[in-house]
Amino acid sequence: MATIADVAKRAGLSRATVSRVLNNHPNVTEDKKRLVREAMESLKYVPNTTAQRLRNQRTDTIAILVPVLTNPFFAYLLEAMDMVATKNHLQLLICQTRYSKQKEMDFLELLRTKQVDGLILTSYENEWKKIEPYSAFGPMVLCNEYERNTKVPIIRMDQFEASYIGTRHLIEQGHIRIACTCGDKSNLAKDRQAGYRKALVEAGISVQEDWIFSNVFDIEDGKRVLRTIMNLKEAPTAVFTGSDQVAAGMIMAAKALGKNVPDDIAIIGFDDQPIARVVEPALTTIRQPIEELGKTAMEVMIDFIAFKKEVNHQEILLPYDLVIRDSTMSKLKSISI
Amino acid sequence: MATIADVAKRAGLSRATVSRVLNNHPNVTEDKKRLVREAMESLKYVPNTTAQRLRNQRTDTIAILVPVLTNPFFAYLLEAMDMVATKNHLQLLICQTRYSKQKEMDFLELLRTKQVDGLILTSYENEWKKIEPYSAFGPMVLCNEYERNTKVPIIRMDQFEASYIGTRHLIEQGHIRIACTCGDKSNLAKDRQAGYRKALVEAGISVQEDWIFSNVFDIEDGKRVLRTIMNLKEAPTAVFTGSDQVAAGMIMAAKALGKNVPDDIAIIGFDDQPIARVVEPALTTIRQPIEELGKTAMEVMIDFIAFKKEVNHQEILLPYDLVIRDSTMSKLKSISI
DNA sequence: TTGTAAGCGTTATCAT
DNA sequence: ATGATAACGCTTACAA
Repeated sequence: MATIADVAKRAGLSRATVSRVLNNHPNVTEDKKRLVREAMESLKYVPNTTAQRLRNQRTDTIAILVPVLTNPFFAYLLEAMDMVATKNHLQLLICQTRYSKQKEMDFLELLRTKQVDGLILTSYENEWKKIEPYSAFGPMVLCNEYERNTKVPIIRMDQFEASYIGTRHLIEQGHIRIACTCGDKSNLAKDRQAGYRKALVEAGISVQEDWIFSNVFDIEDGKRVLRTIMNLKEAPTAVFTGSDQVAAGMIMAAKALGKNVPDDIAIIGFDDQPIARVVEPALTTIRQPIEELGKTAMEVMIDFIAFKKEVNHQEILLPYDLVIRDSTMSKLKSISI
Repeated sequence: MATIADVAKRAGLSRATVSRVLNNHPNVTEDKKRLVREAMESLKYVPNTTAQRLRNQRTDTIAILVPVLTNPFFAYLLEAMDMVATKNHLQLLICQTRYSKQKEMDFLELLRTKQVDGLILTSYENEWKKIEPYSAFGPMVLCNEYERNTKVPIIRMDQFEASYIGTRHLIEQGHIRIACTCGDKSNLAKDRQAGYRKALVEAGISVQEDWIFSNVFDIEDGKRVLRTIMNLKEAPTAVFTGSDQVAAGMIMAAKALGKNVPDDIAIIGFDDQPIARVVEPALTTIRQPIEELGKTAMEVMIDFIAFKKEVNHQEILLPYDLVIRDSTMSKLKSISI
């Protein structure tokens, strides 16, 4: 590979001058610029990024922590981030924590040891007080996942309000026996549960604690919980899930039991993933602005590293959307209207 | 950040010695090793990877070209590659071509300009003769996609045989009017089509050229093609698709038309993605060994870059699996048996 | 066994 | 406006 020295020699100039045209510095005559450009051309010169990084003390790399790549929600989020990053000559280092606290801590070390220029968390496993200190070592952004009382900027959707609206939709369909599968300890899950509770309380419905399920994430979990629910004496007639995957699994299990969705059990998903339109009946769900979430988070990150913008706390709330389909709309009822 | 010089000073030794213990060189006394380790510990020293890369003339980065991250097939493939890469201290640079020839060429440049140590293609848009020359610039591996007459190693599934088996399954269910949606120009698609043709010919069924559809990739495409098919006079009674996404779309469209799957139209998918078990009826499909594919491709790559193994051509064929579910098995028939 | 010193390819500082 | 030169942090001949 040709180096800057080769170009300099060919152009009859110094490495410094070549470097100047490379970086669009002022104070280079058009004449020399042309000379340099020609030399680069003929040598097919491409700057060595590793050398640039060493010299500039940058890595041009942003670490993105996700639980798994194969969860469509995170795949779409990554895709959106990637588009902005690529446009800004930044590489993405995709870090799959696989829900492991240890792996998460290892990846956070990337920031302390300056192996990346910044780090975006889309979800986290450890306690926040173990994570936050790392924000002192470099730019850190929280995207999707939520945390109160932190200086770290947050780009997220209002899970509380979205869940409230989703649950209220169920209530409006006449349901009063409503289960939920968002009983986890993450702030995101807590917000969802709070929204669910608010809708119930507001409607004068008392909350049944044993109808709030935890650790329900994928299709299999959804199947399992639905079977549990249907076995309850005086079973719920509706479920507010935290994921389209879970909701899809529930629909499958309900059918296997010969139950009708939504007449025997109404189900509402979350995310509006492609699967929501594939299952039968199609899922009523809460659309998350995934592209906007990823795009905005990366833009905030770039503001930090490129323009050294102050890391003054900011929280950007992006809008949700209630998408009404068939899994909550009884045909019996719509006929009777 | 502490540098190797800081460690050396603290340990009262030279940078060379520190470097030696860092790289597990022999000929360092246990005494000095301990000294160095203690110094590293107390300074929380971490080697600067950028400097190592510059000095070693390596990037420790492998580029993986995929069409899009959000296609589950590629997400699973990437995940498998990532596991092997991480274990070997290699970074993955995920390059989304978004089906653009230009982007693909740009990403190939990464190999020529030594910005990555190797490159894995999982699919490609340009003609092979435009791509192959890049294999002279560094290790290149083909995974999933197929090419005859090349020195580039290939890790793939036998699409021809798998498609033959899949189509034969349809024939065994009594179908003789079978459409297919694998009319594309990639070698992978050509192989699938060839397998489809072989099964038909072998059964004495003549191939209807206008029942072979091209450019059918996602759920929407599947819906569209199914509607086209059902409008044909003397419509096909079965479809061999090239993707679970397409097959799922077809099922949705068939239902919307009031058609029964598999009785009015039998459908077979490809890949065995999660969606195959979610649609109703569940998809009969051909399981691809995605994890094995990704894992093996990365291992072959590592053999090249770590052990400088000869790039003598090799083709590794991984086994497929016909997974029989409901979208091809008529209940009428099984009762009559 | 350990140390010295050159060099990987850039860029920025300081002269000129 | 241009050039010489010293870093950036590491590894590896070569010397001792």
